[in-house]
Amino acid sequence: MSIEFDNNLPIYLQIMNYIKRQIVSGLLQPGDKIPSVRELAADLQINPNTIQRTFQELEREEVVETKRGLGRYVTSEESKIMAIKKEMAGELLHQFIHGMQELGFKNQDIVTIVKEAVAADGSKDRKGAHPDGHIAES
Amino acid sequence: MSIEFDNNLPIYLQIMNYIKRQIVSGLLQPGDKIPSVRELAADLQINPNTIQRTFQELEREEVVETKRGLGRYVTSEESKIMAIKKEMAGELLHQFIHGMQELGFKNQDIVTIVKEAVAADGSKDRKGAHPDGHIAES
DNA sequence: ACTAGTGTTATAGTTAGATAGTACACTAGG
DNA sequence: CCTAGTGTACTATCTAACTATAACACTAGT
Repeated sequence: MSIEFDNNLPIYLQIMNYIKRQIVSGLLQPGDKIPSVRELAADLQINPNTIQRTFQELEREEVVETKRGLGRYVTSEESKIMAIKKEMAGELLHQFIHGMQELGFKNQDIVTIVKEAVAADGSKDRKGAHPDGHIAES
Repeated sequence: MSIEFDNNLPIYLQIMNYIKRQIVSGLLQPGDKIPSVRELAADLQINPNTIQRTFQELEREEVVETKRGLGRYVTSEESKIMAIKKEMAGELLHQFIHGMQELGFKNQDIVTIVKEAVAADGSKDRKGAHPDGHIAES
């Protein structure tokens, strides 16, 4: 497990998104145990306090549940997970479209650019694209 | 002129992107004078040192040129501007597509989602894309 | 020369994020 | 009871970003 960190964004936020992506994409299923504070800290070479903050925020967003002394687990409320997925996708979409418009691209240009990018990336469009086969579709 | 700042990203980077967007979209033309350090600082309610850092970075990227005692001006090398535009668009595109893939969307889904978003936003697709020459901030 | 407007530099202080290290509290299993 | 593994809490220190304030240097116009 490893993450490419962007120096311009707080680490704890990047790890939050990393975990959320794993949940939303199905790599982590509802009820699954997530790594412990110390384990993930050692894994990512990050201070345990930073991981602790990450998990506290995830708990605040009701993405994970804590059982003291036992560990943390992915929420079992799938509706919550779907909501998070929608929220993250909506955010990505908005940032992209709005950003492209600000650069001066017209909506038709944007569609064309996405089509071309996807066409040039065809290999990832085949079935069985994900090794674990756990991509929840909407 | 005003910007909604995102607390999770350094202000000087956000202002950099703001200026670059204005240049790339044509709101600021090659050779145009850009606001002075003090003027923009007062305008955005930001410390002049922060603006100075913003402009120094823009200069380092050869987006603006400095004439000491006179002010700063948008580079007159249009090829440089086109390069920046391509770079910024490429970054937006990559973040979007890669991000959506990480959320579990397949390439076809992504195209569909963009098409739908654009369709629901038709008013901005008409010709004469820059009505007043105003590019909204976010 | 003077002035206004510009870029430039410097010092000091504040805050958020991250680190290092330690200690305490809870739970399951032997 | 004891231990290993878990979450939690606290203090101290460091750094980047930002602020506040001041001073200096250059240029054009008068």
